[in-house]
Amino acid sequence: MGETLPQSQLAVAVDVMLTTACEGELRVLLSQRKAAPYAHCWALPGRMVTYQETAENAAHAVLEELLPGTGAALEQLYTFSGVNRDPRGRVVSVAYLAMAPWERVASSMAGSPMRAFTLVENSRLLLRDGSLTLQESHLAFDHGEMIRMGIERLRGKVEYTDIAFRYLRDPDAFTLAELQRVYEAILGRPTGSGNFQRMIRNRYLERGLIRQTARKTRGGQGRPAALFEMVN
Amino acid sequence: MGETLPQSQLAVAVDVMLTTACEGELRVLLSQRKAAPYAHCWALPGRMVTYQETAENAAHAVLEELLPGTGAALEQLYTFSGVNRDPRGRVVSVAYLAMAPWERVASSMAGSPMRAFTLVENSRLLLRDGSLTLQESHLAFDHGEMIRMGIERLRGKVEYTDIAFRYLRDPDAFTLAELQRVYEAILGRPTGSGNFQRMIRNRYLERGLIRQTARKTRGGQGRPAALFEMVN
DNA sequence: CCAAAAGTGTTGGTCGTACACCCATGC
DNA sequence: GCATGGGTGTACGACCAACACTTTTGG
Repeated sequence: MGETLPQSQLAVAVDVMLTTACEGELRVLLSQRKAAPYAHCWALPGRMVTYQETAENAAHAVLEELLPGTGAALEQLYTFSGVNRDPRGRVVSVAYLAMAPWERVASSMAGSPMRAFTLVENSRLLLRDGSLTLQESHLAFDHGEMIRMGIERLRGKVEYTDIAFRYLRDPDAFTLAELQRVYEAILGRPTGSGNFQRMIRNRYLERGLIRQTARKTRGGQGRPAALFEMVN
Repeated sequence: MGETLPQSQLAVAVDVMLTTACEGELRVLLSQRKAAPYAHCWALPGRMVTYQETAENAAHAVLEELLPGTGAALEQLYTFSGVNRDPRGRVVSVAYLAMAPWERVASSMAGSPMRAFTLVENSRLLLRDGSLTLQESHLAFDHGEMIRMGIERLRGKVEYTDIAFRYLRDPDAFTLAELQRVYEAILGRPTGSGNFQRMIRNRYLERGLIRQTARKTRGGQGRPAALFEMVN
Protein backbone atom coordinates (compact mmCIF):
# COMPACT_ATOMS: atom_id res chain seq x y z
CA MET A 1 0.00 0.00 0.00
CA GLY A 2 2.92 2.38 0.55
CA GLU A 3 4.36 2.31 -2.95
CA THR A 4 3.37 4.43 -5.88
CA LEU A 5 1.80 3.15 -9.04
CA PRO A 6 3.52 3.21 -12.40
CA GLN A 7 3.04 6.48 -14.24
CA SER A 8 0.25 6.96 -16.74
CA GLN A 9 -1.64 3.89 -15.70
CA LEU A 10 -5.02 3.83 -14.06
CA ALA A 11 -5.93 1.43 -11.31
CA VAL A 12 -9.41 0.43 -10.18
CA ALA A 13 -10.24 0.05 -6.52
CA VAL A 14 -13.30 -0.57 -4.39
CA ASP A 15 -14.19 1.07 -1.10
CA VAL A 16 -16.88 -0.39 1.12
CA MET A 17 -19.03 1.70 3.39
CA LEU A 18 -20.32 -0.87 5.84
CA THR A 19 -23.26 0.53 7.76
CA THR A 20 -25.27 -0.87 10.61
CA ALA A 21 -28.11 0.26 12.83
CA CYS A 22 -28.18 -0.04 16.61
CA GLU A 23 -30.55 1.52 19.11
CA GLY A 24 -31.79 4.09 16.66
CA GLU A 25 -28.27 5.08 15.61
CA LEU A 26 -26.63 4.64 12.23
CA ARG A 27 -23.01 3.51 12.32
CA VAL A 28 -20.19 3.32 9.80
CA LEU A 29 -17.11 1.12 10.07
CA LEU A 30 -13.73 2.82 9.70
CA SER A 31 -10.11 1.91 10.37
CA GLN A 32 -7.22 4.22 11.11
CA ARG A 33 -4.47 4.37 8.51
CA LYS A 34 -0.95 3.73 9.75
CA ALA A 35 1.11 4.75 6.74
CA ALA A 36 1.15 7.66 4.33
CA PRO A 37 -0.76 8.89 2.51
CA TYR A 38 -3.27 10.11 5.05
CA ALA A 39 -1.44 8.48 7.96
CA HIS A 40 -3.57 8.54 11.14
CA CYS A 41 -6.64 9.43 9.14
CA TRP A 42 -9.70 7.21 9.24
CA ALA A 43 -10.71 5.37 6.11
CA LEU A 44 -13.29 3.03 4.65
CA PRO A 45 -11.97 -0.48 4.00
CA GLY A 46 -11.07 -1.19 0.39
CA ARG A 47 -8.49 -2.56 -1.99
CA MET A 48 -7.50 -2.73 -5.62
CA VAL A 49 -9.61 -4.74 -8.03
CA THR A 50 -7.61 -7.56 -9.59
CA TYR A 51 -7.71 -8.75 -13.17
CA GLN A 52 -9.82 -11.83 -12.42
CA GLU A 53 -12.68 -10.30 -10.46
CA THR A 54 -15.47 -7.82 -10.87
CA ALA A 55 -15.69 -4.75 -8.67
CA GLU A 56 -18.61 -6.36 -6.91
CA ASN A 57 -16.58 -9.51 -6.25
CA ALA A 58 -13.82 -7.39 -4.77
CA ALA A 59 -16.28 -5.53 -2.56
CA HIS A 60 -17.72 -8.81 -1.35
CA ALA A 61 -14.23 -10.08 -0.59
CA VAL A 62 -13.41 -6.96 1.42
CA LEU A 63 -16.60 -7.46 3.33
CA GLU A 64 -15.90 -11.14 3.86
CA GLU A 65 -12.56 -10.34 5.48
CA LEU A 66 -14.23 -7.76 7.66
CA LEU A 67 -17.29 -9.77 8.57
CA PRO A 68 -16.58 -13.42 7.81
CA GLY A 69 -19.51 -15.63 7.03
CA THR A 70 -21.93 -12.82 6.30
CA GLY A 71 -23.85 -12.40 3.12
CA ALA A 72 -24.25 -8.71 3.85
CA ALA A 73 -26.26 -6.79 1.31
CA LEU A 74 -24.22 -4.69 -1.10
CA GLU A 75 -25.27 -1.85 -3.35
CA GLN A 76 -23.10 0.11 -5.74
CA LEU A 77 -22.95 3.69 -4.55
CA TYR A 78 -20.92 5.80 -6.95
CA THR A 79 -17.63 5.80 -8.84
CA PHE A 80 -15.07 8.39 -7.83
CA SER A 81 -12.51 9.27 -10.44
CA GLY A 82 -10.94 12.54 -9.31
CA VAL A 83 -7.48 12.89 -10.81
CA ASN A 84 -5.81 13.68 -7.50
CA ARG A 85 -7.93 11.65 -5.15
CA ASP A 86 -4.99 9.35 -4.37
CA PRO A 87 -1.52 10.96 -4.19
CA ARG A 88 0.17 7.65 -5.06
CA GLY A 89 -1.24 7.64 -8.57
CA ARG A 90 -4.37 7.47 -10.56
CA VAL A 91 -6.95 5.34 -8.80
CA VAL A 92 -10.59 5.18 -9.81
CA SER A 93 -12.67 3.88 -6.94
CA VAL A 94 -16.05 2.21 -7.11
CA ALA A 95 -17.73 2.79 -3.76
CA TYR A 96 -20.18 0.24 -2.38
CA LEU A 97 -22.73 0.59 0.36
CA ALA A 98 -23.08 -2.44 2.63
CA MET A 99 -25.78 -3.11 5.19
CA ALA A 100 -25.56 -5.57 8.06
CA PRO A 101 -27.26 -6.06 11.42
CA TRP A 102 -25.39 -4.65 14.40
CA GLU A 103 -25.13 -8.00 16.18
CA ARG A 104 -23.07 -9.53 13.39
CA VAL A 105 -20.89 -6.46 13.05
CA ALA A 106 -20.25 -6.34 16.79
CA SER A 107 -19.22 -9.98 17.00
CA SER A 108 -16.69 -9.49 14.21
CA MET A 109 -15.17 -6.37 15.71
CA ALA A 110 -13.25 -8.01 18.53
CA GLY A 111 -9.62 -8.22 17.45
CA SER A 112 -10.29 -6.10 14.39
CA PRO A 113 -8.79 -2.66 13.79
CA MET A 114 -12.17 -1.41 12.66
CA ARG A 115 -14.27 0.84 14.83
CA ALA A 116 -17.94 1.61 14.50
CA PHE A 117 -18.68 5.35 14.35
CA THR A 118 -22.12 6.71 14.98
CA LEU A 119 -23.42 9.33 12.61
CA VAL A 120 -24.12 12.40 14.73
CA GLU A 121 -24.80 14.95 12.01
CA ASN A 122 -24.81 14.59 8.29
CA SER A 123 -24.48 18.14 6.97
CA ARG A 124 -21.06 18.71 8.54
CA LEU A 125 -20.48 14.95 8.78
CA LEU A 126 -19.81 14.31 12.44
CA LEU A 127 -18.99 10.75 13.48
CA ARG A 128 -18.49 9.64 17.05
CA ASP A 129 -17.24 6.52 18.80
CA GLY A 130 -17.06 6.95 22.54
CA SER A 131 -15.15 10.17 23.18
CA LEU A 132 -13.60 10.25 19.71
CA THR A 133 -15.34 12.60 17.29
CA LEU A 134 -14.38 12.74 13.63
CA GLN A 135 -15.20 15.33 11.06
CA GLU A 136 -14.63 15.25 7.34
CA SER A 137 -11.04 16.50 7.59
CA HIS A 138 -10.11 13.45 9.65
CA LEU A 139 -11.06 11.12 6.82
CA ALA A 140 -8.68 9.81 4.18
CA PHE A 141 -9.03 10.43 0.45
CA ASP A 142 -12.56 11.42 -0.56
CA HIS A 143 -14.11 9.06 1.93
CA GLY A 144 -16.01 11.85 3.62
CA GLU A 145 -17.80 12.53 0.38
CA MET A 146 -18.51 8.83 -0.02
CA ILE A 147 -20.05 8.65 3.42
CA ARG A 148 -22.23 11.69 2.93
CA MET A 149 -23.43 10.28 -0.36
CA GLY A 150 -24.07 6.89 1.22
CA ILE A 151 -26.23 8.38 3.95
CA GLU A 152 -28.19 10.34 1.42
CA ARG A 153 -28.76 7.22 -0.62
CA LEU A 154 -29.96 5.30 2.40
CA ARG A 155 -32.36 8.05 3.35
CA GLY A 156 -33.71 8.31 -0.14
CA LYS A 157 -34.22 4.59 -0.64
CA VAL A 158 -35.51 3.61 2.77
CA GLU A 159 -39.02 4.71 1.84
CA TYR A 160 -39.42 2.66 -1.32
CA THR A 161 -37.04 -0.28 -1.11
CA ASP A 162 -36.33 -3.05 1.37
CA ILE A 163 -32.95 -1.79 2.59
CA ALA A 164 -34.23 -1.26 6.14
CA PHE A 165 -34.77 -5.00 6.48
CA ARG A 166 -31.07 -5.66 5.82
CA TYR A 167 -30.29 -4.31 9.28
CA LEU A 168 -32.59 -6.69 11.17
CA ARG A 169 -30.95 -9.17 13.52
CA ASP A 170 -33.23 -11.96 12.40
CA PRO A 171 -35.22 -11.43 9.21
CA ASP A 172 -37.43 -14.37 10.16
CA ALA A 173 -38.45 -13.04 13.55
CA PHE A 174 -38.61 -9.31 14.06
CA THR A 175 -41.06 -6.92 15.61
CA LEU A 176 -42.31 -3.74 14.06
CA ALA A 177 -40.66 -1.84 16.92
CA GLU A 178 -37.27 -3.25 15.88
CA LEU A 179 -37.94 -2.19 12.33
CA GLN A 180 -38.97 1.23 13.54
CA ARG A 181 -35.65 1.72 15.32
CA VAL A 182 -33.91 0.93 12.04
CA TYR A 183 -35.97 3.55 10.28
CA GLU A 184 -35.14 6.07 12.96
CA ALA A 185 -31.45 5.24 12.67
CA ILE A 186 -31.48 5.82 8.92
CA LEU A 187 -33.66 8.90 8.94
CA GLY A 188 -31.98 10.38 11.99
CA ARG A 189 -35.23 11.44 13.61
CA PRO A 190 -38.04 9.78 15.54
CA THR A 191 -40.98 8.54 13.50
CA GLY A 192 -44.49 8.84 14.89
CA SER A 193 -45.45 5.94 17.12
CA GLY A 194 -48.79 4.45 16.19
CA ASN A 195 -48.69 5.35 12.53
CA PHE A 196 -45.52 3.44 11.80
CA GLN A 197 -47.38 0.17 12.16
CA ARG A 198 -49.97 1.14 9.63
CA MET A 199 -47.34 2.45 7.24
CA ILE A 200 -45.40 -0.81 7.28
CA ARG A 201 -48.52 -2.88 6.97
CA ASN A 202 -49.70 -0.86 3.98
CA ARG A 203 -46.35 -0.72 2.30
CA TYR A 204 -44.94 -4.20 2.80
CA LEU A 205 -47.55 -6.60 4.13
CA GLU A 206 -49.97 -5.95 1.30
CA ARG A 207 -47.17 -6.18 -1.22
CA GLY A 208 -46.14 -9.54 0.15
CA LEU A 209 -42.61 -8.62 1.22
CA ILE A 210 -43.20 -9.53 4.85
CA ARG A 211 -45.66 -11.80 6.62
CA GLN A 212 -47.03 -11.79 10.13
CA THR A 213 -46.33 -15.00 12.06
CA ALA A 214 -48.34 -16.50 14.89
CA ARG A 215 -45.38 -16.07 17.25
CA LYS A 216 -44.98 -13.27 19.73
CA THR A 217 -42.17 -11.86 21.84
CA ARG A 218 -42.02 -12.96 25.47
CA GLY A 219 -40.33 -11.80 28.63
CA GLY A 220 -40.07 -8.09 27.97
CA GLN A 221 -42.01 -5.35 29.57
CA GLY A 222 -45.40 -4.44 28.25
CA ARG A 223 -47.60 -6.18 25.77
CA PRO A 224 -45.90 -8.85 23.65
CA ALA A 225 -45.27 -7.83 20.06
CA ALA A 226 -46.23 -9.82 16.99
CA LEU A 227 -43.26 -11.31 15.15
CA PHE A 228 -42.93 -10.85 11.41
CA GLU A 229 -40.79 -12.61 8.84
CA MET A 230 -39.53 -11.68 5.42
CA VAL A 231 -40.82 -13.62 2.46
CA ASN A 232 -38.06 -15.33 0.41
CA MET B 1 -9.93 0.06 -31.10
CA GLY B 2 -9.11 -3.23 -32.81
CA GLU B 3 -6.11 -4.26 -30.74
CA THR B 4 -6.08 -6.12 -27.46
CA LEU B 5 -4.94 -4.71 -24.17
CA PRO B 6 -1.86 -5.93 -22.31
CA GLN B 7 -2.60 -8.90 -20.08
CA SER B 8 -3.42 -8.46 -16.42
CA GLN B 9 -4.07 -4.76 -16.70
CA LEU B 10 -7.40 -3.06 -16.20
CA ALA B 11 -8.57 -0.17 -18.29
CA VAL B 12 -11.26 2.35 -17.45
CA ALA B 13 -13.71 3.54 -20.05
CA VAL B 14 -16.83 5.66 -20.21
CA ASP B 15 -19.98 5.00 -22.22
CA VAL B 16 -22.53 7.72 -22.77
CA MET B 17 -26.20 7.06 -23.18
CA LEU B 18 -27.40 10.24 -24.84
CA THR B 19 -31.16 10.48 -24.60
CA THR B 20 -33.59 12.94 -26.03
CA ALA B 21 -37.34 13.42 -26.14
CA CYS B 22 -39.36 14.20 -29.25
CA GLU B 23 -43.10 14.13 -29.82
CA GLY B 24 -43.72 12.06 -26.75
CA GLU B 25 -41.02 9.53 -27.68
CA LEU B 26 -37.79 8.81 -25.87
CA ARG B 27 -34.75 8.29 -28.08
CA VAL B 28 -31.25 6.94 -27.59
CA LEU B 29 -28.26 7.65 -29.80
CA LEU B 30 -26.32 4.66 -31.12
CA SER B 31 -23.70 4.04 -33.79
CA GLN B 32 -23.00 0.85 -35.67
CA ARG B 33 -19.64 -0.78 -35.03
CA LYS B 34 -17.53 -1.52 -38.08
CA ALA B 35 -14.81 -3.72 -36.59
CA ALA B 36 -14.67 -6.65 -34.22
CA PRO B 37 -15.58 -7.19 -31.51
CA TYR B 38 -19.30 -6.88 -32.07
CA ALA B 39 -18.89 -5.82 -35.70
CA HIS B 40 -22.20 -4.56 -37.14
CA CYS B 41 -23.69 -4.33 -33.66
CA TRP B 42 -25.02 -1.05 -32.38
CA ALA B 43 -23.25 0.62 -29.48
CA LEU B 44 -23.31 3.62 -27.19
CA PRO B 45 -20.54 6.12 -27.84
CA GLY B 46 -17.61 5.92 -25.46
CA ARG B 47 -13.87 5.75 -25.10
CA MET B 48 -11.07 4.99 -22.67
CA VAL B 49 -10.41 7.36 -19.81
CA THR B 50 -6.93 8.84 -19.99
CA TYR B 51 -4.55 9.48 -17.15
CA GLN B 52 -5.18 13.20 -17.01
CA GLU B 53 -8.95 13.30 -16.86
CA THR B 54 -11.80 12.20 -14.65
CA ALA B 55 -14.44 9.84 -15.94
CA GLU B 56 -16.85 12.74 -15.99
CA ASN B 57 -14.42 14.81 -18.08
CA ALA B 58 -14.14 11.93 -20.53
CA ALA B 59 -17.90 11.59 -20.75
CA HIS B 60 -18.23 15.31 -21.39
CA ALA B 61 -15.60 15.08 -24.11
CA VAL B 62 -17.42 12.20 -25.81
CA LEU B 63 -20.57 14.26 -25.68
CA GLU B 64 -18.81 17.32 -27.00
CA GLU B 65 -17.64 15.42 -30.08
CA LEU B 66 -21.12 14.11 -30.61
CA LEU B 67 -22.97 17.32 -29.94
CA PRO B 68 -20.51 20.20 -30.19
CA GLY B 69 -21.26 23.32 -28.23
CA THR B 70 -23.79 21.73 -25.95
CA GLY B 71 -23.60 21.72 -22.22
CA ALA B 72 -25.85 18.67 -22.10
CA ALA B 73 -26.70 17.45 -18.64
CA LEU B 74 -24.78 14.37 -17.48
CA GLU B 75 -25.49 11.99 -14.69
CA GLN B 76 -23.43 8.99 -13.64
CA LEU B 77 -25.49 5.87 -14.19
CA TYR B 78 -23.59 2.78 -13.06
CA THR B 79 -20.19 1.16 -13.31
CA PHE B 80 -19.98 -2.10 -15.20
CA SER B 81 -17.05 -4.30 -14.34
CA GLY B 82 -17.93 -7.75 -15.69
CA VAL B 83 -14.76 -9.73 -16.32
CA ASN B 84 -15.72 -10.70 -19.85
CA ARG B 85 -17.68 -7.67 -20.87
CA ASP B 86 -15.02 -6.74 -23.45
CA PRO B 87 -13.29 -9.62 -25.29
CA ARG B 88 -10.20 -7.48 -25.94
CA GLY B 89 -9.28 -7.35 -22.28
CA ARG B 90 -10.37 -6.13 -18.94
CA VAL B 91 -12.31 -2.90 -19.27
CA VAL B 92 -14.30 -1.36 -16.46
CA SER B 93 -16.84 1.07 -17.86
CA VAL B 94 -18.48 3.96 -16.09
CA ALA B 95 -21.78 4.58 -17.84
CA TYR B 96 -23.25 8.09 -17.99
CA LEU B 97 -26.73 9.20 -18.79
CA ALA B 98 -26.96 12.37 -20.89
CA MET B 99 -30.04 14.45 -21.58
CA ALA B 100 -30.43 16.94 -24.43
CA PRO B 101 -33.30 18.55 -26.33
CA TRP B 102 -34.17 16.89 -29.61
CA GLU B 103 -33.57 20.02 -31.67
CA ARG B 104 -29.91 20.15 -30.70
CA VAL B 105 -29.44 16.43 -31.23
CA ALA B 106 -31.10 16.55 -34.63
CA SER B 107 -28.94 19.42 -35.86
CA SER B 108 -25.79 17.53 -34.90
CA MET B 109 -26.82 14.31 -36.55
CA ALA B 110 -26.30 15.37 -40.14
CA GLY B 111 -23.02 13.87 -41.27
CA SER B 112 -22.69 11.83 -38.13
CA PRO B 113 -22.74 8.05 -37.98
CA MET B 114 -25.06 8.19 -35.01
CA ARG B 115 -28.73 7.32 -35.33
CA ALA B 116 -31.52 8.13 -32.91
CA PHE B 117 -33.52 5.08 -31.88
CA THR B 118 -36.94 5.40 -30.33
CA LEU B 119 -37.67 3.27 -27.31
CA VAL B 120 -40.62 1.09 -28.24
CA GLU B 121 -40.68 -1.27 -25.28
CA ASN B 122 -38.48 -1.43 -22.25
CA SER B 123 -38.99 -4.93 -20.86
CA ARG B 124 -37.64 -6.67 -23.97
CA LEU B 125 -35.78 -3.52 -24.99
CA LEU B 126 -37.04 -2.74 -28.46
CA LEU B 127 -35.54 0.25 -30.26
CA ARG B 128 -36.69 1.51 -33.63
CA ASP B 129 -35.43 4.01 -36.18
CA GLY B 130 -37.55 4.04 -39.31
CA SER B 131 -37.87 0.44 -40.45
CA LEU B 132 -34.85 -0.76 -38.44
CA THR B 133 -35.78 -2.44 -35.16
CA LEU B 134 -33.11 -3.45 -32.65
CA GLN B 135 -33.39 -5.78 -29.73
CA GLU B 136 -30.90 -6.43 -26.99
CA SER B 137 -28.98 -9.04 -29.00
CA HIS B 138 -28.15 -6.41 -31.62
CA LEU B 139 -26.30 -4.28 -29.11
CA ALA B 140 -22.58 -4.47 -28.41
CA PHE B 141 -21.03 -5.37 -25.04
CA ASP B 142 -23.44 -4.91 -22.14
CA HIS B 143 -24.94 -1.80 -23.68
CA GLY B 144 -28.41 -3.30 -23.61
CA GLU B 145 -28.20 -3.57 -19.88
CA MET B 146 -26.95 0.00 -19.67
CA ILE B 147 -29.87 1.26 -21.70
CA ARG B 148 -32.46 -0.60 -19.67
CA MET B 149 -30.90 0.72 -16.51
CA GLY B 150 -30.80 4.24 -17.90
CA ILE B 151 -34.49 4.18 -18.78
CA GLU B 152 -35.35 2.91 -15.33
CA ARG B 153 -33.32 5.67 -13.77
CA LEU B 154 -35.03 8.31 -15.86
CA ARG B 155 -38.44 6.98 -14.94
CA GLY B 156 -37.60 6.87 -11.29
CA LYS B 157 -36.13 10.34 -11.12
CA VAL B 158 -38.51 12.23 -13.33
CA GLU B 159 -40.98 12.59 -10.48
CA TYR B 160 -38.69 14.17 -7.95
CA THR B 161 -35.84 15.84 -9.83
CA ASP B 162 -35.53 18.35 -12.65
CA ILE B 163 -34.31 15.95 -15.35
CA ALA B 164 -37.41 16.48 -17.49
CA PHE B 165 -36.41 20.10 -17.98
CA ARG B 166 -33.12 19.04 -19.57
CA TYR B 167 -35.02 17.98 -22.66
CA LEU B 168 -36.71 21.32 -23.27
CA ARG B 169 -35.81 23.16 -26.44
CA ASP B 170 -35.63 26.50 -24.66
CA PRO B 171 -35.54 26.42 -20.85
CA ASP B 172 -36.41 30.11 -20.82
CA ALA B 173 -39.57 29.81 -22.88
CA PHE B 174 -41.53 26.61 -22.69
CA THR B 175 -45.16 25.71 -22.31
CA LEU B 176 -46.55 23.17 -19.90
CA ALA B 177 -47.74 21.16 -22.90
CA GLU B 178 -44.14 20.84 -24.09
CA LEU B 179 -43.10 19.69 -20.67
CA GLN B 180 -45.95 17.23 -20.61
CA ARG B 181 -44.75 15.65 -23.86
CA VAL B 182 -41.36 15.17 -22.22
CA TYR B 183 -42.98 13.45 -19.26
CA GLU B 184 -44.94 11.21 -21.58
CA ALA B 185 -41.77 10.34 -23.49
CA ILE B 186 -39.95 9.35 -20.31
CA LEU B 187 -42.83 7.50 -18.70
CA GLY B 188 -43.94 5.89 -21.93
CA ARG B 189 -47.61 6.54 -21.30
CA PRO B 190 -50.01 9.47 -21.57
CA THR B 191 -50.49 11.56 -18.45
CA GLY B 192 -53.90 12.95 -17.63
CA SER B 193 -54.60 16.25 -19.35
CA GLY B 194 -55.81 18.90 -16.98
CA ASN B 195 -54.11 17.59 -13.88
CA PHE B 196 -50.61 17.83 -15.28
CA GLN B 197 -50.75 21.59 -14.97
CA ARG B 198 -51.61 21.47 -11.31
CA MET B 199 -48.96 18.86 -10.64
CA ILE B 200 -46.22 20.95 -12.20
CA ARG B 201 -47.41 24.08 -10.48
CA ASN B 202 -47.46 22.36 -7.10
CA ARG B 203 -44.18 20.60 -7.55
CA TYR B 204 -41.98 23.19 -9.23
CA LEU B 205 -43.58 26.62 -9.20
CA GLU B 206 -44.04 26.70 -5.45
CA ARG B 207 -40.51 25.37 -4.95
CA GLY B 208 -39.12 28.15 -7.12
CA LEU B 209 -37.58 25.99 -9.83
CA ILE B 210 -39.64 27.52 -12.61
CA ARG B 211 -41.42 30.84 -13.03
CA GLN B 212 -44.36 31.86 -15.16
CA THR B 213 -43.57 34.69 -17.56
CA ALA B 214 -45.94 37.27 -18.99
CA ARG B 215 -45.29 35.94 -22.51
CA LYS B 216 -47.57 33.61 -24.41
CA THR B 217 -47.29 31.47 -27.49
CA ARG B 218 -48.68 32.86 -30.72
CA GLY B 219 -49.72 31.56 -34.08
CA GLY B 220 -50.79 28.06 -33.20
CA GLN B 221 -54.25 26.71 -33.04
CA GLY B 222 -56.34 27.13 -29.97
CA ARG B 223 -55.79 29.28 -26.95
CA PRO B 224 -52.24 30.64 -26.53
CA ALA B 225 -50.25 28.94 -23.79
CA ALA B 226 -48.41 30.68 -20.99
CA LEU B 227 -44.64 30.50 -21.31
CA PHE B 228 -42.52 29.45 -18.35
CA GLU B 229 -38.82 29.80 -17.66
CA MET B 230 -36.41 27.96 -15.42
CA VAL B 231 -34.89 29.85 -12.53
CA ASN B 232 -31.03 29.91 -12.63
C1' DC C 1 -54.07 -2.05 40.28
C1' DC C 2 -50.22 0.25 37.81
C1' DA C 3 -46.58 0.86 34.42
C1' DA C 4 -45.04 -0.12 30.01
C1' DA C 5 -45.09 -1.38 25.46
C1' DA C 6 -48.16 -2.88 21.39
C1' DG C 7 -51.54 -1.81 18.53
C1' DT C 8 -56.25 0.60 16.88
C1' DG C 9 -59.78 4.43 15.92
C1' DT C 10 -60.72 8.84 14.64
C1' DT C 11 -60.10 13.12 12.60
C1' DG C 12 -58.39 16.51 9.58
C1' DG C 13 -55.25 17.93 5.95
C1' DT C 14 -52.85 17.06 1.58
C1' DC C 15 -52.45 15.02 -2.70
C1' DG C 16 -53.47 12.34 -7.12
C1' DT C 17 -57.21 11.17 -10.39
C1' DA C 18 -61.27 11.62 -13.11
C1' DC C 19 -63.98 14.43 -15.53
C1' DA C 20 -66.81 18.30 -16.46
C1' DC C 21 -66.39 22.78 -17.61
C1' DC C 22 -64.74 27.50 -19.05
C1' DC C 23 -61.26 30.53 -21.79
C1' DA C 24 -58.81 32.50 -25.75
C1' DT C 25 -57.36 32.16 -30.06
C1' DG C 26 -57.63 31.03 -35.64
C1' DC C 27 -60.65 30.37 -39.21
C1' DG D 1 -70.04 30.52 -34.59
C1' DC D 2 -67.08 26.53 -34.24
C1' DA D 3 -63.01 23.84 -33.76
C1' DT D 4 -58.85 23.48 -31.13
C1' DG D 5 -55.93 23.39 -27.59
C1' DG D 6 -55.07 25.87 -22.79
C1' DG D 7 -56.41 25.97 -18.30
C1' DT D 8 -59.74 25.69 -13.90
C1' DG D 9 -63.42 23.73 -10.55
C1' DT D 10 -65.16 20.15 -8.19
C1' DA D 11 -65.69 15.81 -6.18
C1' DC D 12 -64.01 11.50 -4.62
C1' DG D 13 -60.67 8.33 -2.62
C1' DA D 14 -55.97 7.29 -0.88
C1' DC D 15 -52.70 8.39 2.17
C1' DC D 16 -50.33 10.67 6.13
C1' DA D 17 -49.70 13.02 10.71
C1' DA D 18 -51.50 13.84 15.27
C1' DC D 19 -53.32 12.03 19.20
C1' DA D 20 -56.52 9.71 22.08
C1' DC D 21 -57.62 5.31 23.25
C1' DT D 22 -57.69 0.15 24.02
C1' DT D 23 -55.08 -4.28 24.67
C1' DT D 24 -51.84 -7.40 26.86
C1' DT D 25 -48.27 -8.45 29.41
C1' DG D 26 -44.98 -8.09 34.06
C1' DG D 27 -44.68 -6.67 38.72
